[in-house]
Amino acid sequence: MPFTLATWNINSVRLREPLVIDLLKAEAPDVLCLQECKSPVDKIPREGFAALGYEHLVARGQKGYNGVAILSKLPLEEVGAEDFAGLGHARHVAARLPNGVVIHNHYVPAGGDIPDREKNEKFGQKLDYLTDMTKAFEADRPKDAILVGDLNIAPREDDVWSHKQLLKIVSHTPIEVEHLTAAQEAGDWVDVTRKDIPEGPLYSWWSYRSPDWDKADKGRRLDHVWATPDVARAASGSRILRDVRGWEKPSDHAPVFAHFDL
DNA sequence: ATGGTAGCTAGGCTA
Repeated sequence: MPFTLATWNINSVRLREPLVIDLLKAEAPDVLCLQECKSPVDKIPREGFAALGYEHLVARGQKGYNGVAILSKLPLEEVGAEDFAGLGHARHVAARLPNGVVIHNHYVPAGGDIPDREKNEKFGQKLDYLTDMTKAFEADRPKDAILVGDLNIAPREDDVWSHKQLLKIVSHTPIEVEHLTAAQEAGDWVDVTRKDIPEGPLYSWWSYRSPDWDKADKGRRLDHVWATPDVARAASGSRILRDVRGWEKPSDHAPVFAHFDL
């Protein structure tokens, strides 16, 4: 059962319902994982998605902040949700496809501006979220699984516009990269996007604060698609839809796609 | 060093 999967930090699913619909019409992924829905689950505008064949939805939500959703043309079996770092936020949800593959959709805390947990509680929460993720993978090694989402960390030098200038900027500090790498290794996760596109600059997010984001191109790769080795072997054709960042009233993130021939 | 923009929701928090 081959399928195409996409992940996109939508920054309000209600405000950007028309953009979601445009993406579904243009690219028709089988599964679309959204982050930062900023909506209670019962207020997600699912009718417009269902009309395009996306009849299945598994989500966690809260008013105003966070929120994750898995939207699918294929049936979804809800697997549940974790509350890593005990924040009580809607940052994870998981669902199983008919072929048995479990999809984990994460929105990792951004972590505030100061990369020091003594001075900034939110940075500590971000590291704790990743540590809890690592522990969960050590306790229960994932199998036949995909993990996607806004992980809010750009791990590689070529995942940011300037490695040197971002070393002390939250999202690219060494301690964050260490925590993310520990989680990745604990789950034996393969970075599918970099398996398919091994070389060169690759970004999925450009700040709203940068005028002329396209020309300046001060991006970071914060959005990721990981898979367990067996599933990753079946992956191909990964791409980041940079053009979507240039749509009218855009999200600050571009969608990331991967195809799986399973 | 600072400020730059956006969403939610009505002043400030979060990103």
